[in-house]
Amino acid sequence: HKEEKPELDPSNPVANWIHARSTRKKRCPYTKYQTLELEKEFLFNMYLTRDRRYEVARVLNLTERQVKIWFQNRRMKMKKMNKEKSDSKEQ
Amino acid sequence: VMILRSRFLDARRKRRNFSKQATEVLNEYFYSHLSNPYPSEEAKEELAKQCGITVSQVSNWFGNKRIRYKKNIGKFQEEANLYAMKNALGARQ
DNA sequence: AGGCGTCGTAAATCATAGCG
DNA sequence: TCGCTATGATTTACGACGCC
Repeated sequence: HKEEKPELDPSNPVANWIHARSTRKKRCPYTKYQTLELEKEFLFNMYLTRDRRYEVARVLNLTERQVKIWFQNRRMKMKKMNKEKSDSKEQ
Repeated sequence: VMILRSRFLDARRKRRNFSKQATEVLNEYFYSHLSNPYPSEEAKEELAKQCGITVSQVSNWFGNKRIRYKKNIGKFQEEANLYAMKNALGARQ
């Protein structure tokens, strides 16, 4: 399955790799305050309602899309941490 | 046993670079699949086992390797030739 | 169709191990 | 010991696909 952008170039090995589109927003690290508030909200509930998302985005000066994606990533992080914990426990 | 366990559970144990042998295994896979260096979940598990690291670490290694290779192919040319040669010699027997 | 879910990844960035 | 760079891990941002 393909992901973002298979380049069509002959002969160079990287050509068929996955490449991010040039329109992708550059990663912008969040401030300590933003991260702390997002973590607090996540502790309150791992899934956002539409109203909470709007409110969190407004207060932290992020877009609703950024907040939505932050929660998606945070859930994946939690899943990974749980997996590592259970993996290390067995045997 | 408890010690091995605490090694993993223990938060923030110091990062260690992977062993030379582990890096060797990962590089062999990378350069012999250079046109599509995306190991399947099963391949990652096998590599993890051979290297004595976790599947997540294998994923991290490939993610870092792909982006760093792509960013500066020239810098890796020597390494690429080395593994290409190693692969050719190994394939003949 | 539309929106939010997970999964796997790109790319940038962080932290520091390890070497000259 | 000091700086620097290489390396492993983490953080944003999406594409692909799934399920209502």
